[in-house]
Amino acid sequence: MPMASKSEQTRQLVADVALRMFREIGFEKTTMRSIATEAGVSVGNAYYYFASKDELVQELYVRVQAEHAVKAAEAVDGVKDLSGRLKATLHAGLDVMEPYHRFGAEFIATAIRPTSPVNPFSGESTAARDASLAIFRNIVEGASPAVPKKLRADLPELLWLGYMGVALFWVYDTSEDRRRTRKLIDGVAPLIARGLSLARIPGVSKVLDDVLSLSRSVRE
Amino acid sequence: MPMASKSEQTRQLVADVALRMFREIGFEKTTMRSIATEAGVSVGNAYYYFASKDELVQELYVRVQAEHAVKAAEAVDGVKDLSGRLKATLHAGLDVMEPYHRFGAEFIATAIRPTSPVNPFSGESTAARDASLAIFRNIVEGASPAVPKKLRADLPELLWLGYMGVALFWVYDTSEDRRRTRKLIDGVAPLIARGLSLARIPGVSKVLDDVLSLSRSVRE
DNA sequence: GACACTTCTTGAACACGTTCAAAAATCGGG
DNA sequence: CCCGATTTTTGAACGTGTTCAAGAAGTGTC
Repeated sequence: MPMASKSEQTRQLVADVALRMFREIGFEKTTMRSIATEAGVSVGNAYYYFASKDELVQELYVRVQAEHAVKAAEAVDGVKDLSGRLKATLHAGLDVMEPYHRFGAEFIATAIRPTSPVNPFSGESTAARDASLAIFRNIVEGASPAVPKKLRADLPELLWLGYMGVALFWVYDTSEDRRRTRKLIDGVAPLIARGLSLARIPGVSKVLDDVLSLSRSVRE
Repeated sequence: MPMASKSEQTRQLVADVALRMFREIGFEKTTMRSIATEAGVSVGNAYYYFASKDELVQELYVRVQAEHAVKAAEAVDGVKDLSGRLKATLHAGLDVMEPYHRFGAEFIATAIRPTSPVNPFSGESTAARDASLAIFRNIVEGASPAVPKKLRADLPELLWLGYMGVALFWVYDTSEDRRRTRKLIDGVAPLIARGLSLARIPGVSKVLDDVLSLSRSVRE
């Protein structure tokens, strides 16, 4: 098997050191100089592999997302109802992010900037976002009773958006063990499922149609 | 009448210069050094009045909010239905923020940090947030037909939260003249009004009760 | 007016993210 | 093995937000 090239080794070393320091002392306290020193390279060399400190956060984002995909697939296995599947997926997401919660607030400012590669809507994040979207598509497609047809296409993206909202809530959640976010998930998941079952009521159905058409027209 | 003290004059001068530069060249390009130079004071002096660059953004936030309160009160005058009142208020908000849209993305990263004074949930922003909440309370209380009783207490805060969401959307909106955000407002306002009128349907009412109790339990 | 005391102002200095010209190491072809 | 080209590595230097010891200006008291 091909040995990892020297170049790739250095790249991994820098990334590993950086992410460990992010976890242990936080984003802001982890300076590019300290990463370089800890990894035994020069500052300039770290910049040779990562154009900015933000790109190191991007690495973190990608790894967290990959782990979420695995954990969510496990947790959803065998669960049939939409509410349960959604709940399992969201809790799995929280589990994966947990080690970073202490410093989540520091990361969010980076992620929210539209110019940052870490921004979940940015081009650099397309791959990770698509993978994340796939998790929610899987939730919807595997659900039984099945999701109303007219919602099936849009729901995954809407749920993913909701997940971003939950993550934002989680960052601000100072309650012990993120109890409030857990409670939010447990409350909101069955509500969404029940809300969808109302779709058959004519009055509701009409409103829902408008919601959908608005959400479609707004996403360009 | 009492003349503004020399101290207060200097403070205002620094703030005025800073906000003008924010508008004209953006948040990041406006350096503390350039603010000081432009205002004819030393860097340290600017810091004597504003503990950080963020506190200058806080000043901006307060002024924008005050202007929104005035514009919204005008726009809502004579409008009776909830949808119209909500629409007018949200559009007024966009109008006030418009001069800063070019650089809105730079400000959002500052505002989102939970440790920042600018964060709308922070202690330093309590006054501005309460004033902003009052705008939405006024929308609800003045609406006719009246908002269902069980919603009247919670709706203003929920609408305000929605307004924060619209502002976030607006920051990311790259369409010409923020057309997509305008369209979002025009679509979402009547939907909320119509959705509320469904509250009388028993099945919907039960779901709504759960939404409300969840939203209450989650806000600590 | 002289003296203490507070408020205001200064600019050099610090640590940070980032850049870049130059040097060192590596590689490929002869 | 050697030489040119490419990739990798270095560390000094830049501009940034922020701090702080020192001094200047103002204010009240006798």
